[in-house]
Amino acid sequence: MSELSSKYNPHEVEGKWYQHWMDNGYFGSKPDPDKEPLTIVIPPPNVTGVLHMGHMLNNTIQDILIRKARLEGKNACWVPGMDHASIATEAKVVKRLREKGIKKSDLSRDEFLAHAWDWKEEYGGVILEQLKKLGASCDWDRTRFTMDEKYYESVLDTFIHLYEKGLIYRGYRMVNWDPEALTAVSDEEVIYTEERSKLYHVRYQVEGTDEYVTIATTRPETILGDTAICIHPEDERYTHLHGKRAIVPLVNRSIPIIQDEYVDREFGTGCLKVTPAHDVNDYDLGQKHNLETIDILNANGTLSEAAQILVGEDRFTARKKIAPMLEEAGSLIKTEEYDNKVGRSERTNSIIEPRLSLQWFVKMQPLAEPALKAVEEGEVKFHPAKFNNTYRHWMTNIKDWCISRQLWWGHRIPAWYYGEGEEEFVVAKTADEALEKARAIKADIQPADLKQDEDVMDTWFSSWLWPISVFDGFYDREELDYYYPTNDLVTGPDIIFFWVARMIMAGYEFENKRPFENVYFTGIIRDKLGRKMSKSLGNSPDPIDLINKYSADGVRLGLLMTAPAGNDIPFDDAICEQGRNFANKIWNALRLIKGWKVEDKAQSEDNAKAVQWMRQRLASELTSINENFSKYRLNDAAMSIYKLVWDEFCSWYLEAIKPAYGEGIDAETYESTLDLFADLMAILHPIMPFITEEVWQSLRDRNEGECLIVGAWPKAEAFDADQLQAFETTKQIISEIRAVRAQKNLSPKDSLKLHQKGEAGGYTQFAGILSKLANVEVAINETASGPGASFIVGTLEFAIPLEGLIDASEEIEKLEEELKYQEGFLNAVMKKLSNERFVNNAPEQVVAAEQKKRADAESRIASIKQQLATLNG
RNA sequence: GAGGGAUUAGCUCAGUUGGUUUAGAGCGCUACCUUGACAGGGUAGAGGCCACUGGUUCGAAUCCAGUAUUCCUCACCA
Repeated sequence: MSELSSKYNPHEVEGKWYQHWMDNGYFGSKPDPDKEPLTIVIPPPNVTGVLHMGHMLNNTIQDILIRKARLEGKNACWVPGMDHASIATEAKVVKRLREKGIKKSDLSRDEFLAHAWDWKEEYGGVILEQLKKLGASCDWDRTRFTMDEKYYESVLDTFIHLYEKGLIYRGYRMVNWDPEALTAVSDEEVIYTEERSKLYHVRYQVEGTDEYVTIATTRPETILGDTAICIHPEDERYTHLHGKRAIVPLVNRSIPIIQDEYVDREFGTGCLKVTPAHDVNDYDLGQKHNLETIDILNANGTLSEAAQILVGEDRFTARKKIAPMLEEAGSLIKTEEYDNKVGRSERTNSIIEPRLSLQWFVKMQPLAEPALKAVEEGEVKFHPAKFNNTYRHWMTNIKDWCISRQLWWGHRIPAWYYGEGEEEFVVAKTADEALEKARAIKADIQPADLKQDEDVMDTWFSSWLWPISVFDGFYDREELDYYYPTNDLVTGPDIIFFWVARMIMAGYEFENKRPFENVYFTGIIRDKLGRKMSKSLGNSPDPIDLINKYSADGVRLGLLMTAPAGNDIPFDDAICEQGRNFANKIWNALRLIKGWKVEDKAQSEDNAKAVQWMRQRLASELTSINENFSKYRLNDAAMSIYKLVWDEFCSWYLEAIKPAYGEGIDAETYESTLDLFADLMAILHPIMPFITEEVWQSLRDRNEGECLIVGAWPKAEAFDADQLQAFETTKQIISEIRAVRAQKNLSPKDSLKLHQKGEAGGYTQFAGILSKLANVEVAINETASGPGASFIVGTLEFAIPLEGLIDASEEIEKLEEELKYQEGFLNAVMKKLSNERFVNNAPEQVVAAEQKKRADAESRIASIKQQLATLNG
């Protein structure tokens, strides 16, 4: 025993077993028609990413599901990989080049991409290495990247497929423009936050009069692009302006005053300025009323020539400068503080400008229909189910998806222009194919006449194929037919629209099958104060530090215990401490058992009982653990296992069979104990893979290649509920006796006599264990002599004679308190029973139960009264 | 503005078609314990008018309505 330290040292153990598992190829999976697959595809982290707490949680959960399936004998396949993260990665590469003095604009597309790939090779994929520290049992040979050759091809093919089906189109639309990244982004990539800004009230002269109309705006620089003033047709204040024109301040342009019911008469002055180039609603108005569109902004957010003044100034500088100019011109009436929602780019955090541009879109409605149905009908199940509502709402209000990005890093749009017009293009996978297609339209096209679209696609246009393309599913049916549909997806609710919904759409569109059966939504990890973890707040612990401090097992258990599906987790290091402590507890149980001297002697009746009980206890708990797993209630499963090991196995079972000092244990009990311990380690293995493997290996001499990771999940045997209940009673009796000792200050070493009134209860089968753990001699149906302490467990009454140790007044006080409680209880029961309507209407067994409560309470009260009478002499 | 959750012990949460001896767990807290696996431990405790107000019912933490607080999603008016 001396070779095992009293503290568990996880560092060596974790590294050792991970390597061992890798060396033996236990994480790998190959299609095997004789085995049922259980497949999970990882939510691919950004190639630029580093591990954060969200990854820890969500990969722990995936690993648990995979390891459990592996133990159950399934063909467990967890596919890892990375996302090229178009906009995020391009931003990083651009920044790095800038640090080296290279401007993106000085590079050709190919030169830039070469730099980007260099960057990817050098820095990408750190996160996957970090996942190994966590114990993630991914099939690393399957690691995929969304820009791998085959994957890239599949993205182009699906684009072409959708285009040919009429679901992808190109058009001028108002899109969300990121002036920093210089690209369009989708609606989902815009984050709106409430921000304090200024509302400017500006007056416009009505042409040919001395009259003015006043409008309010938060973006005064857009005045330069105004092409109309709009009023409500029925607004009586402005009837006289119908058909008139107004003069735009500073630039003195004459614009029409139009009427439209869109205007809210109640808001502001009831007068609206219309800037079709820079606002979605204004754009619609412009279309409707056939207004001129003046785009006053350049792509980078500076004012263009069309603005006439402040040309070249940044939009925010212009905003600051234009206010005094308006004031000087006598046009600024007032400014006031104003809270409004401002949209910012998810990636660059710069303020989004609505911008009119030519982009590619996916028609979503036809794709959404089967995907919505799948969730509504339970073909795809969300855990927790509350996300069904969110999903339904989004799917039924879905808008077309802008998929083109003005970037270079990503999948280039396979459209080829052969003429000058915007409509003169063909969609094809390669230049050769494009040429062929173009020639079918215009016979004399030359290769040099073809120009490929400069844009790439939205990252999510490749991610939505993930469950198919990681198996090269568009080109190789063998793998796909075996692994697809996958089983579980584990992800955060923040990407339900970005990714989950779109994968479901892609699954039905391209495979006509769901991509996965279950979606487990994790919560968002917050700090102790409930704030989101963020780099700028510095409140996000480094997961690797945590693992170093508490062990991977400890962090896994800690995260899991406080993380029911879909609930946010206020993270505190202390929850990992609990995991670390648990590992130590297990370690010490191992030390205890391995330290026993095994003797060739017969198994005692009490040990046989203890073993029998523990087996059944394990079986009953395993039944509920299996159920919790199947319902994805992983935190409940974790808690069950925790208590099963700590309380039942360590505190009760091991204490019950523990040999007296200096003595050994019989071989039969010892062997049974090793088996029980091994089963417990198997059940815990998915959650704490490392220590369970270590303990399992140490319990017996294992053969070469024998490993818990590929061991067996225990069977949930039948159990006898009565016997389990009898042991629960035994525990309570022991607790009561210990409480008496604590109150009377009696040493556990002093043996006591325990009297039980009346007939023996079922607990007496454990009387030997009771004697041992409470250090008492049990006497049934034998009147206690003299004063003593007493207590009731269920309907059983017990007394411990304590001649000379008893303080009568103290005891009387205690009994009176108990009497008061029992009488109160009886009172409540009587109230029910004396209610005729209750007796007449309630089901028979409910009434019978109340009557039993009454009888029990009455007998207890009688007994207490009797004791009080004795004490009072 | 619309929709959807949530509200139970100091904290995080269970509580499964309304009835399991007047509500459970883990952590934290208090007292005692250098016992021979473990102080990263043991034993025993304290702690709740189940957000509020009504209603349905013989019976409500559980069902219904309203109020308050809070979170999420979507949509936004200058």
